[in-house]
Amino acid sequence: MLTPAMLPIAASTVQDPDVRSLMAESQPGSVSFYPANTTIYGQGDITGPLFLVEFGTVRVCHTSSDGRRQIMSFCRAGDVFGLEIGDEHAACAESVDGAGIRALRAADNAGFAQRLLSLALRRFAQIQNHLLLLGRMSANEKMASFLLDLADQQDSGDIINLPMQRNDIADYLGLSFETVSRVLRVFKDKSIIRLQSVDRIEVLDFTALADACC
Amino acid sequence: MLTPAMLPIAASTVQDPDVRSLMAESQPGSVSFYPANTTIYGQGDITGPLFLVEFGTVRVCHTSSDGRRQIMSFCRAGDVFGLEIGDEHAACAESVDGAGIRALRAADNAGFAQRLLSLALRRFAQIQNHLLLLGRMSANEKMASFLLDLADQQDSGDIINLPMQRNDIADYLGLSFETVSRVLRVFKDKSIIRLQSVDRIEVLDFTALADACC
DNA sequence: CGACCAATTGAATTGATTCAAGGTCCGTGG
DNA sequence: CCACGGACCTTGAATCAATTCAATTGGTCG
Repeated sequence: MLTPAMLPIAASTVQDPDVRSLMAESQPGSVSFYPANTTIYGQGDITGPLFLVEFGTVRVCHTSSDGRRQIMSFCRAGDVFGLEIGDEHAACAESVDGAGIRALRAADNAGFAQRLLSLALRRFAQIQNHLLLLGRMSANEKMASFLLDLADQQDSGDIINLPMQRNDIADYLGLSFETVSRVLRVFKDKSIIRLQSVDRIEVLDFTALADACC
Repeated sequence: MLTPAMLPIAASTVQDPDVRSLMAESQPGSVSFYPANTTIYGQGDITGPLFLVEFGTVRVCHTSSDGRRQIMSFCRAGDVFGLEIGDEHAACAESVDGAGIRALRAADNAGFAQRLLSLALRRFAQIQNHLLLLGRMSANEKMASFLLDLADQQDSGDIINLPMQRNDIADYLGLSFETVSRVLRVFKDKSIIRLQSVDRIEVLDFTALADACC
């Protein structure tokens, strides 16, 4: 496993106004590169700075004592993670693919809390949907919902990239990885999607996907 | 269904420092009483003030278009709810039993955001555990975890009060209400708990409960 | 090419749900 | 005071969705 290499400071591509002003007030460090499956911080680690994803994907997950894992969220370029209460991280963060991460030192001024609150509330809304997904959806619905989310985020037409592997998807959706595979097959058989490759899906029928969603 | 009746302003019993200072800065209204199963705000309603539970229990839930319901949290005395992003509530809030609720007008000063952030982050940690519960636990584990939570909150020795009915528990844990009933029976048969009445449980063996938990 | 890891697929199993039938509790009205 | 109705809870039996276990295929890297 490689050590994260420091990359020179580059102009960030982040668009979100909340995040931009967060950066403006937090003396952002340079971007460090985390190769696939490297830990950014671990469960139980001392709480540190915030992190901003510049490129790549990060998974934030919580593992129970007996090894069961629940992925709370996948963070993509522009997402901020690492904000937690208390002095220990309750979750861990790992790069999924190669990811470029910038650390943001928390400032102590008033506007900063406002900005953080705004971000926290946004995450909140996402998490609430995730609760509904985990608690009340079937495997097919979970998967459809996940794919639509990705398609929406990536905004690359009919093509969805899956930077994470089946196991990660499973732990995100509360399924087994075999089930993830099977559901994809079902969608394929119904001509809703086409598996261009393991990590690349073409959506043939968004309507059907939305119907399968709930 | 009764209209909420206004009760005279009474000294709040809230302990939490964050909440107390929140109150100090937000001209709290008087306590209104919401009889069992009355709506405090509905899904899609315009976002309004924050709410503080003075007594009783409130459920915050999200219902999907086809009627499936996921209860996000039960709020008890001292809990604040109603904080959401955007101008529409994504969730609804209803009293479970009779509940006394105080509205808190959000102030625009700096400290306020700080306090809200602190509360939001706390909820965050809870929700993360709930994600793990919904996504990765068996029915028995969910129930054990729920009971331990209640016992911990209520701090009334071996006795746990269940202000909510089976259906609510089910929608909180992502189960069917029949399963809730059955799991309680399993615990009873194992002499882990005793059902003093429908809404009153005596814990006979905390260790076994903790073991069943995960 | 072989080794290794990920993904797929099949078969058997199981945990939880659904459907259906009582049972309990409580308030209301005769 | 007791009978009745309704809401909630419990329990059983059948079903089903998803998991587990196992075998195979596919892709990647040295």
